[in-house]
Amino acid sequence: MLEAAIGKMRGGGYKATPQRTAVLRALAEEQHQSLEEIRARCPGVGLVTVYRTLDLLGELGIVRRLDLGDGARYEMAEDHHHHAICESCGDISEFEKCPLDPTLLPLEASDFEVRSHSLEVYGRCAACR
Amino acid sequence: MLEAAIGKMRGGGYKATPQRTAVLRALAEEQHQSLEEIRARCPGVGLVTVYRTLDLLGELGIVRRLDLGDGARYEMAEDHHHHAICESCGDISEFEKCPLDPTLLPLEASDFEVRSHSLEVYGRCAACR
DNA sequence: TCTGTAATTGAAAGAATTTTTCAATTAGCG
DNA sequence: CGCTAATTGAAAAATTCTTTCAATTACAGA
Ligand SMILES: [Mn+2]
Ligand SMILES: [Mn+2]
Ligand SMILES: [Zn+2]
Ligand SMILES: [Zn+2]
Repeated sequence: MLEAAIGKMRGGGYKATPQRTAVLRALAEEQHQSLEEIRARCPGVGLVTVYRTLDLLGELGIVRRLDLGDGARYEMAEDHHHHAICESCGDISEFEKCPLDPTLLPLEASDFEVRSHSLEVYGRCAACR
Repeated sequence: MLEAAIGKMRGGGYKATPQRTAVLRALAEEQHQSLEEIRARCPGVGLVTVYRTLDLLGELGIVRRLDLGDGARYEMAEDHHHHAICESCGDISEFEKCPLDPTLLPLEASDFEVRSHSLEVYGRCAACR
């Protein structure tokens, strides 16, 4: 799966440097990490390089940046999924089944071309109840 | 409508200062403003006071903070609604009809208590097509 | 209406986060 | 290998938000 991402980088004309692959490996270890969490997993890679790599991976569609309540978080952009955020402990869990009813989307009527969507559910997780 | 908000502030034991009502008036003029847009509508109110007022109004449930792609934006927290963001011109439009199918929410099963949700739709607006 | 006081304000300093710059290094092609 | 354009990262700058604290003020009670 890292191979695929590295291939995409090379295919885009970008070099597969040790720094870039280190950031990729860090991202593969856990979803929804903050910048500092990512950095902790690839010490030795400069701050600026981490930012630039995240940008690059974002443009390549490999990584997605999340803006949930607290600061920026990053995740490997795998299958379409959504997030359930616990307002008590901050835990972020994922779910794949998309509860959006496309026939209810009132936007097509108003000539808005829907390309994508993002849905976040807030509440309390099992552990916090 | 501003009266209602001012009443809520007084009711919460907070003073209705000219600065706070100026920020409220600024917010009432347009939805989804950035901090600097709000500030431009109430010159004379200090930066710190604007931040603090937005916090206060947020706690009172009068104002909501949005984290769409570009920086923080603020809106009067009126009825439940969602956002359609044009990826071309950045325009943010609202729609009230909620296309969420509650029976599809796979979270109850996993003991997650859903309190609220946020849904954003990205694409191209009528003008940009 | 006046006063006392706790709440509020805002200038300044500080913290946190992200971006720009640019000289030195290096991946990968030939 | 050797070349060169791409990449890196330390330092400085920009941006955004928070803390501090002395001065001001809203408003409850007299
Ligand atoms: Mn996720
Ligand atoms: Mn809105
Ligand atoms: Zn929890
Ligand atoms: Zn548009």
